[in-house]
Amino acid sequence: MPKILLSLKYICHLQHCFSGKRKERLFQFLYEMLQTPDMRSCIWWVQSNNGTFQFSSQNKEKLAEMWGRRKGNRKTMTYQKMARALRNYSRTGEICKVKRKLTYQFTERTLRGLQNNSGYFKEYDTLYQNNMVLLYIYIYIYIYI
DNA sequence: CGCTTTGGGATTGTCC
DNA sequence: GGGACAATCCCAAAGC
Repeated sequence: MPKILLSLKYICHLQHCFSGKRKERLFQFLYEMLQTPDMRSCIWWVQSNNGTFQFSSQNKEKLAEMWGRRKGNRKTMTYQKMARALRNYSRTGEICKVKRKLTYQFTERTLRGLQNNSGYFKEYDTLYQNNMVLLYIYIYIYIYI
């Protein structure tokens, strides 16, 4: 029954991608830190409604180190390297730089995605569930028919 | 001038 | 093993 095997592989892929095991992205980490009161000495909203935020000149390195530890990096993360990743985001459209010093802005699209749920890929959850149903139907057919 | 901030090419790591 | 992608490393320029 190759169709069942195909479905299994597809389901595993979906599960890996969308049900919590996906690797955390930098902009997700930053958004999480922005919701954390303890981090207000490192990073804060300039205007939370349009997604602009700012790093502390004093404590930005602390935040960067936390990011590096979260990723399990061998070398310690620095703000300079973290900011390079933010500059990559302006190419791909997740975050862009604003003129003000040490401040950036989440894209409208990114902000919407982050606000919908803490896992960012909510729209895929129903897709995942639908395909689980499909898988169960396949299994039922395979076993009982 | 010296330090901080910003910019970008090159490379690495991870996932299929 | 190789291609796609995000992140990391490193150096240089701009700003103040």
